[in-house]
Amino acid sequence: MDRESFTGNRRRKLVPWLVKSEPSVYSIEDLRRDQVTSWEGVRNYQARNFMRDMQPGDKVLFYHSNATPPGVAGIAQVRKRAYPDPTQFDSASPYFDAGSKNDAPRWDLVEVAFERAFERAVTLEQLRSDAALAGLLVTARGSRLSVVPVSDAHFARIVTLAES
DNA sequence: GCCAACGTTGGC
DNA sequence: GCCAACGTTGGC
Repeated sequence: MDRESFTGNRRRKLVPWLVKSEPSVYSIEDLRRDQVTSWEGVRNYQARNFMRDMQPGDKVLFYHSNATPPGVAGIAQVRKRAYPDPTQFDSASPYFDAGSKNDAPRWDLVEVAFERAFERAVTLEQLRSDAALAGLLVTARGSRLSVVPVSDAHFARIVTLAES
């Protein structure tokens, strides 16, 4: 991340992101219905660290994984900065983490708001084959991170593909 | 359902 | 710190 874009803990410039969700668990249409949701259940340190760098107003590409076809289904926006994910302390939750202590929470979530659903998703196949999207983290070999940053140019290109 | 490519855990 | 075993992700 660009250090000069930070002022203390606050970034001046907005940064685009991409988050993954299985639509059978939570889809862009679920977010349209809810308008705002807590992005709970992230249990990977690298993804968590990216979430901690999100700031309200940042655009978020909403990617449907394990979908047919997989792809970017729409856009959300960060509404609230990262704070401890309560599901880590809930023994009834699938996201429960017995190793996380109340006085030192391991996992955070952010709140995201619905912005728009694409009429046609930008498929993984499109993401891979488009020359302008070379270097996109989502299509990198072995990439499994559920939260990744996206460059401004890649973000704009994906929106263009969605509208073409 | 399969399985490659990861990340995490825990014994040593 | 190493690394084998195990669990998870996610495309197919």
